[in-house]
Amino acid sequence: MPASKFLSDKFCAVRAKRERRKEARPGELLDAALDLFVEKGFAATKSEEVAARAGVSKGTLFLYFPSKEELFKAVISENLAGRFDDWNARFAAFQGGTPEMLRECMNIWWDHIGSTKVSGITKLMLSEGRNFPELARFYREQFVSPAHVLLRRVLQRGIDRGEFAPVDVDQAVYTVVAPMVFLMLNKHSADVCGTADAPLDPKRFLDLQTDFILAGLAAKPAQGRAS
Amino acid sequence: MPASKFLSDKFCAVRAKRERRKEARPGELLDAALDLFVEKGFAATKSEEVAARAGVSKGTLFLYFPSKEELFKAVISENLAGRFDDWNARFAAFQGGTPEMLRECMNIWWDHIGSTKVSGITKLMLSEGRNFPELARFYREQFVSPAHVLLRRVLQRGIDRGEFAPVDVDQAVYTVVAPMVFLMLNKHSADVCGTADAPLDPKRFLDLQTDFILAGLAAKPAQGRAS
Amino acid sequence: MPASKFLSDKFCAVRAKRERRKEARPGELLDAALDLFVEKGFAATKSEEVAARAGVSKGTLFLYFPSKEELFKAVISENLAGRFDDWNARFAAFQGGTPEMLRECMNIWWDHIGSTKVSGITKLMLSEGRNFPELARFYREQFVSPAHVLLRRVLQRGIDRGEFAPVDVDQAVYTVVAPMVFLMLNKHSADVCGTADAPLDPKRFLDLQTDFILAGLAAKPAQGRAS
Amino acid sequence: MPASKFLSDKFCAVRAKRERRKEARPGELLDAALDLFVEKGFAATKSEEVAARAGVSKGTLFLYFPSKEELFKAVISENLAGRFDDWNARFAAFQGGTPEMLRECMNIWWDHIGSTKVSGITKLMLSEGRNFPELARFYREQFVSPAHVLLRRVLQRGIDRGEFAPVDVDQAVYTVVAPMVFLMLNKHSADVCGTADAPLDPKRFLDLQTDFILAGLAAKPAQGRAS
DNA sequence: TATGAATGAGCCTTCATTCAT
DNA sequence: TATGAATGAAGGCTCATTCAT
Repeated sequence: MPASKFLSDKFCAVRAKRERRKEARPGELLDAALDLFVEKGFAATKSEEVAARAGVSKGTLFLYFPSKEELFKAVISENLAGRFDDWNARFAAFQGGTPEMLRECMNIWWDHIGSTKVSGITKLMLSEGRNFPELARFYREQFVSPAHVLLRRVLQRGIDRGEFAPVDVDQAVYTVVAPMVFLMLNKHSADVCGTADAPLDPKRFLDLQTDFILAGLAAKPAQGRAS
Repeated sequence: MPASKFLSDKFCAVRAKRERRKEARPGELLDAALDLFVEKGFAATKSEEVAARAGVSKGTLFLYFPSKEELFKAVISENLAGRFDDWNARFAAFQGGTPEMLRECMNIWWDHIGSTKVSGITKLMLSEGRNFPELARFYREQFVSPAHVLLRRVLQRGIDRGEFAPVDVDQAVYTVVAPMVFLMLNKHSADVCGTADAPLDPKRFLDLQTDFILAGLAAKPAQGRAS
Repeated sequence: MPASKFLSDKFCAVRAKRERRKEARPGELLDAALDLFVEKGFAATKSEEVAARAGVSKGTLFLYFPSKEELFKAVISENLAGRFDDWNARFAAFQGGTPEMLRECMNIWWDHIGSTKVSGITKLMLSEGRNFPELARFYREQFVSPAHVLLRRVLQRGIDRGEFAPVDVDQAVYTVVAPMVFLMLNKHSADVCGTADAPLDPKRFLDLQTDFILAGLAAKPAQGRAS
Repeated sequence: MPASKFLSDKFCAVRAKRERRKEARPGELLDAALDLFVEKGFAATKSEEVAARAGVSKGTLFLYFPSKEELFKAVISENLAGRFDDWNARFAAFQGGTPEMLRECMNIWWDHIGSTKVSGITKLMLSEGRNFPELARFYREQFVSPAHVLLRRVLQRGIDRGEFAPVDVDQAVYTVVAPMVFLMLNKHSADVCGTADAPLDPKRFLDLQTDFILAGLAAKPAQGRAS
């Protein structure tokens, strides 16, 4: 093996490694940002900390993202937007009954979002959206709206097929959203919803809540029910 | 009437007025603090703003509260702690069925807390509790624990009287808490839970959700239900 | 002298001193800012330096001026704008011949601006106006326009009274402005206009230049003159 | 023609082309630097911008010039120094009257420097010379001194030939320099010398100013003249 | 008791320069 | 020779808290 070949190989290997790092940088920064934003909040996270956790210096962060706010928007895009193509397709193809479909909905959400640190993004927007209106706008546009559309479609399907009572779909969506939001908050919120001696079991809570929703959607008007 | 009595009376009146103002100060500061903390968050609220809204100067704030954090603890004490004596008594005396009792529970909470700015405190603790552990601890001790105790008592009563299915009370409590928490967040959170074209109607949501809970608690195990 | 009187006196003296300082602050800061801006340029002057030269801390500067740029606008207002009332009145009342008037004009400018550090402001705007368009706009509006109006009035008076040839007043104004600008630059510019062995004598230069202007304004078209 | 010759030729051509590119690099960088320094100032120009405008990367700039400051010195050398051989020869050979010579002087300066972007260098040194003393020194040595020498020679010639009054040559030089400096500044300075409704016409200004200078140099002491 | 001027640590962002490739 | 990713010191501005009055 000639020296030139060896050198060339070495050169390629090193360059490859360098380029791999370069391409990995934004991802590493986004991961670090998600971790820290979720842990401490957007305003309370220092950009230098994000850089440090990603293993780079302060300046490098701004090489990839022009500002802390844009970094957060990228975190949203990376982790939330763009999941909907998959989800929408999944439900368009769903064959079974709508109660099962709704339960599936909850479960997929739980696996992809609720049980992961991605759920922290929702907590963040709830917490700090008011102080960062542009971030709130972006989040609503990228995540909240598509999610509501999807859920409305599921509920309407159930009503159309006679599986659900003809409730006000717009309001019922919030009924589905509420337990999800609650779980996301609980996960990231210093346990200020519950008590240490009887901690929330998220999965059981979700099942129980889904039971309630399904019971409610299927129920005939109950006695003692609000008019 | 001796002159001294007259003087004394006058003196007392002036002193009383002065002291009333002096004693009112903390209350005015607490009101201002609640407003602003709820509006902008704890960390994002400047202590000078609080003082300004209370009509005093920056220095005066620190005369009554040694730090911003202590100010917030005082806000919690003032607005949340101490309501439980009333509430507990109310439910101890309740005569009707437990479904009605639970509905009453929701309504009282809505009137006293949920629909008022006090609900913002919960939002605050969910949002920023992690960054201020001492505040979170204080809030849990003063508010969360007593609330859970109360709700557990209600649910247990329903089970004992055969009105509710024998669910896991600890988890079911969260089922009641969740919609409350959701409403409190929604009220103070830049609309990041919903969409502008179908805004949440809090009262209807609460009724609907209560229906669901009652349907769920009353229901026999449904088909398609999680095991 | 009763103790209370003594205390009261002492109190008043101290308060007075404090208030005097408070009222003096903006002026001290403006002086410091003028010095440093003229010495190092606007961009190159750190706000902390300005504060330090005024004998206060960084934060104090921003107590009085919301930004470095506003500080500079205040420097302009303080030192340039508002002189025109005096100047305009002076020339409105002038009785003598216009050549003397123009010479007087140069001399007053020299005494009030040219020979003082205030002349550095013009140098600054010439140097950095492009990078700070809002400052340039403010300076033009507050100083350049009124100055041109005044000079045009003087030149027109000379023409009207038959003392000056009927030159294009708009262009001739620049002829008067040019030596002033040149002197201001020279004063604040590391001697990049001249040579160490034959330094510029500003007063003689100004007189000589004024002679030339007056000779030029009075002259009949000379041989070798541009068509 | 031997193969080696052919190869050698080809080699040389390729090498020549490569070297031409390589040798052109500094020139392209100097052009870019002149443009940007003149446009935005020395300190406010980012080295990356210079590289970008020259079509190379940031690193390459520092390959040819060890620092931004050295780059600027090279800009001065390239554009100002070395013109004097030509100019000096031109005036040594001049045959006509000195007034025409001085007018020629102004015109040549205007064509070669004043009306071109090179005039921006003078503006730069006036603006930022103080913050970069080494640059100011270099500029004075390379440009200001030779220019003064040349002008002094012209004026002295006029006096010697009886065409000009026996003024103080050292000071009179500044009289010639001033309008040039003024025009250079005005060209590069956000119009802070004039007003929008009566903008400066550089060529007319220069002619007018030259008329004044010549009138002044030729004039017998005028009435109202400074003693 | 009440004031508000003053402080200074802290944060986001920029940019000349370096160096591994 | 050429690249461009990475660095880190520096600068404008904020705000909880102090303290002289």
